[in-house]
Amino acid sequence: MTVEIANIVGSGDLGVELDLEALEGDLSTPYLEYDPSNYHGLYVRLEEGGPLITVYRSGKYIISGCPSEEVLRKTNDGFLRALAELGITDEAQQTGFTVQNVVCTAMLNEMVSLNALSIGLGLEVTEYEPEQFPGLVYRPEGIGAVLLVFANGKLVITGAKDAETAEVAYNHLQSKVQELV
DNA sequence: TAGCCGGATTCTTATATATTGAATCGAT
DNA sequence: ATCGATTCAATATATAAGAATCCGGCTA
Repeated sequence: MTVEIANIVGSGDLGVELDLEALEGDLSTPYLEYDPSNYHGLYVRLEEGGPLITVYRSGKYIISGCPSEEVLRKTNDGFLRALAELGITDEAQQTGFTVQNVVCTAMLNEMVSLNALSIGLGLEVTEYEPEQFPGLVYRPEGIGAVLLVFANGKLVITGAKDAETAEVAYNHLQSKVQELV
């Protein structure tokens, strides 16, 4: 697998209004952070260094920092179980949990200069200002993802709704680069 | 003036440059 | 002990997405 997942973000809705202050006191995990003067969301981690769950008063929440879809699913299950144990939500409360963003890293087989690449891909779909940021930003049309290309051939693919889309974006760029070599 | 709309806020993660700040080092 | 110097660590730069609340600015 040449395209590796670095981070996955997902969101869901508990369908219940929450008292974040009370929730902070009730949750058994010690990895909590709630400071309304700094940010209105309650930060929850089920384990140290694990994925971050940002919970809002509305009952909606975000999970970020997952290295795989498996971890994302487990984190969501664990969070829902913890809330069910507190009697805040029903056992089988469905949240319509959705993956919102998949961030991946990859490496190109061939390399071309970023200047040549920006022209080859099209100036309308690329942004390359090395004095502002060392990577070239590529927004391919028709593919729901954005790619960052670096001079050494390393890539960051972000904005994809799933791993398959990131894979498609990678293959697309790889073939484009192949044409330019 | 009220209300609405848009932008920044917070966080995560990989990536790579420049710059800043801090910290330690040899030397005085 | 203190001063230039060197080295390292950290931050900003840019990308995406979700969430809600803040702010400013604009219009009615």
